[in-house]
Amino acid sequence: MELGIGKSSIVKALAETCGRSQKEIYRQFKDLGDLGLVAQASRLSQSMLLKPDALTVTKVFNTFLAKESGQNSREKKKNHIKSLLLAATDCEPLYLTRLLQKELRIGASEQTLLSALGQAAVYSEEHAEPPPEIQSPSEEAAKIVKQVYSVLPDYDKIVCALLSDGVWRLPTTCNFTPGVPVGPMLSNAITSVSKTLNKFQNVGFTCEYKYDGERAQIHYMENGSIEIYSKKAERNTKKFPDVAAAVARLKKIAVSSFVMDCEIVAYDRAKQKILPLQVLSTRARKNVAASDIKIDVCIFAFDLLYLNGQALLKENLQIRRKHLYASFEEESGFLQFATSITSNNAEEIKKFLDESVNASLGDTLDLVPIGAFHGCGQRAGVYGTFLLACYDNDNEEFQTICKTGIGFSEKELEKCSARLRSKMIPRPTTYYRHAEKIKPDVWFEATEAWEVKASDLTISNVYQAAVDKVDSDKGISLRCPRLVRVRPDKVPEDTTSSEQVAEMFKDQKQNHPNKSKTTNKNE
DNA sequence: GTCCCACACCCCC
DNA sequence: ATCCGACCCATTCGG
DNA sequence: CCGAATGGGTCGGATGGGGGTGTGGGAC
Repeated sequence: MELGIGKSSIVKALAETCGRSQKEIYRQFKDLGDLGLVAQASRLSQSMLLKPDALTVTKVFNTFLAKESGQNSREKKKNHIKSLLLAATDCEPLYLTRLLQKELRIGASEQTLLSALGQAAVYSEEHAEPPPEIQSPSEEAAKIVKQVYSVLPDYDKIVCALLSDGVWRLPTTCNFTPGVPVGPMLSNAITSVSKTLNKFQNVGFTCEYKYDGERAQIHYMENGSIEIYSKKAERNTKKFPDVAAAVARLKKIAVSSFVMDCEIVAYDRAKQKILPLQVLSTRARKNVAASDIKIDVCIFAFDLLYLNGQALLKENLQIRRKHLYASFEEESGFLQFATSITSNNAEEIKKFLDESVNASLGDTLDLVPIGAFHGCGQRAGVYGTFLLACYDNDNEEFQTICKTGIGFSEKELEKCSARLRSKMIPRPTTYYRHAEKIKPDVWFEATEAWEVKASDLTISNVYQAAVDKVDSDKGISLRCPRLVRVRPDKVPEDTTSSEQVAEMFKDQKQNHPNKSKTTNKNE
């Protein structure tokens, strides 16, 4: 469930609970890099004459579960938080605050919990000895629980099954269930194309386009009902009535139930052209009526996990694909199979790769750090994020383009932080063009150049790069910007210009509305 | 009293 | 989304 | 032959742009 509580709500509650201003709380937060530590430092209940009852797990849990919505709901939620904070002692304010933010920062998270669950089940095993061939029961049990959880992500069911029948029978007692989303298979990025091709020399492997849309898992049950889940298992059924209609129409007659893995992509059916993710994301999300849909989508199907009452999860991809192809009719702009090849020829594979990325594996720009934000958690004490800009020759100004905080080793981050700290200026210069919305904690003189890689350029409401060159009042920003290296050989005026940024944006294939469909059919 | 906008939150990548 | 660092484990290297 | 080095995989926790939705406050 969504708590609807974020940083601001917690800051408000904290401020009121300990009689400090929000400004003070924020100042301390920048210092400590963790609202939990701020709560801890506030020693909330020390001065209270009459302490509220000690907190119990049940009390905290029930308070979290109190669903508030509508008028005054924020006020009510804030009061819930205040009452918990007031009753908290010792380390409780720290972990309460972190729980509310869903980030415990204890170096253990879901995968560790699953391991622990499996190991605990071994130690309290009443049901059966581990099978004799098992070398390390606790490691094996951890594996089993993780595996089972990926197929049936439901703690209620798993814990009950562990208690009643033990961990060794878990794969039998907890099974894939139509209607319950399966953990998605995820891709891993490679670091070098040539290295990877070498690794697979003379080994047959399969390649497939990765489409830029939204992952979806479509469950079609025997009774004809449909559920659509996102990558993180959110129920998106009511967001995609058109997708539900398409699969129901395009499944073959013999198909009575299935689970399909696919990418939903915005699509212009008249031009038979894939549209950028930014277009897809403007679709309404809740209780969408088919008649209100303005952005059409095409389903790019790439896997089939369940068919006619049979799980295919343990079959290999070749077989799952065979079933996929045999179970659906393709219809351009509605449902298509992801473009793929299977080959053991490096040349062929390379060609397929080149076609798929159309020679744009990511853009690299040289940009100028002009501001920074204090880091959080492990990054407390250094800057966590830098505000970057590009130079515009027409207006002789630096225009903000994005923030970045990744790609640095810890050492590099410390060095950059120290170097730029000495270039701090009290306020932005007159030749920095930036939106009020983005206010870095500190500003810097424009003194150096950083090479930054991005996976895409986007139209932005908050960044100013190349404003007026592509859109009259919107600038350009970057998707997934990360530092590649500092460029000591370059000066700020010698970096990627806003003209070049505009060109890069226009060069992105999908931004050409009138390109022929032949050019685009393999996107 | 109504309408609109900013902001916070959450989710997508 | 991308990336880094810590950690674990299996394999390879080098004395 | 054995310990050290290396490499791959997993996990957690840093960090990015951007859009829809709901709430609350300000404008009218």
